[in-house]
Amino acid sequence: MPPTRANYTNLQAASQAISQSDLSTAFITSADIADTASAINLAQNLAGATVAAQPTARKRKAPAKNVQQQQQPQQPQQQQQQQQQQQQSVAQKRKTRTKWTDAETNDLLRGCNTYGVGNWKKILQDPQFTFNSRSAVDLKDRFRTYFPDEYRRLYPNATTHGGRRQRAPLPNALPKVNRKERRSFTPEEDARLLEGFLKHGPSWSKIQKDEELHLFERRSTDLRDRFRNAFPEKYAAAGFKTRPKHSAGNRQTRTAPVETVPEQGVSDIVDNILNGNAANWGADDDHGGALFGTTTDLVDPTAGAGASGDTFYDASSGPMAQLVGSNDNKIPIDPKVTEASSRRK
DNA sequence: CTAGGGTTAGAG
DNA sequence: CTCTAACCCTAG
Repeated sequence: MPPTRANYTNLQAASQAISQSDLSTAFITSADIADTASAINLAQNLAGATVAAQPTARKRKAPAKNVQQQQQPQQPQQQQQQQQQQQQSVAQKRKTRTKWTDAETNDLLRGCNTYGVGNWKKILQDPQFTFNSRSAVDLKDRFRTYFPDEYRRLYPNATTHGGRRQRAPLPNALPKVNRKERRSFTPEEDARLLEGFLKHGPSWSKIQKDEELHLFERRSTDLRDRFRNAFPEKYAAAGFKTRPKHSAGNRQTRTAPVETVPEQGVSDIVDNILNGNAANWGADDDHGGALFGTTTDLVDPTAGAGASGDTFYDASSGPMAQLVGSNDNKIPIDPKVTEASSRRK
């Protein structure tokens, strides 16, 4: 029974404590949820379960996580609480609303105690709990709207639904899953990130360590994520796969995936680059040269003359080098230099 | 270490 | 409920 996370064991303990108590079958109503919550927390404490998020060091182990879960196969509908609303002749666009039952809310609460608030997917998948074909987001929304106070406490950054009327009070604190707090990228960071890309190519770790760029507060993988989001076209031009619009109906094809970066900061950097500051990453040092035709081809603003997509060399060898963007931000794309040389940290 | 893709927070 | 940036997971 290898735990997946550092605190998984504790969570399991908590879960056991709960299931062993008479609470496992307790059916609470919106009127006494608070009491049940208290009891659950009590059960946890008695079991010595500490579920509080531990800022554990980034040191994951994690055994297999096969879960290729599809959205749970329909749970056998329980006849009770059939609350199904009459077929509204409203637009079939939206999924028909299904009212949350007390049983569901109860499970949601127990799930939060077991996995921590925020681990919606885990809660959803635990066969111990039953939900009426809800999604992880549904669980989150339910929690947010039903326990506004608790939600505000756990998510102080959230601004929506901030001043709603109170619903169910939660006297005891629920454990929250440990996840790094969201921090939006600033235009300055984006500019430096782009600069770093022009300088080092898609070597996120290098960019992250480059003191000049001051991006060490972000993890290399997060820098990659941001670049992928903020500069999708450049990312794609570099030969990487961009993210598909996850939503179902991709009916939002009207607005081009414009870069979410203020023209100001970035263009400055780009201009600077094009004016001679560009570093020939991938072609510098003692290796890259072989991959490119010539080093000078890399940042020659006049070469492609706006021919976005001009390939530099054969695409057979992975990501191809090409010029991207309009005439004001042509940049060289790294052919994923397979450097066998210095791999220093 | 990173590419690809899964998940969640926050906003609409 | 929808959307997606910012996180996370992890095979290779």
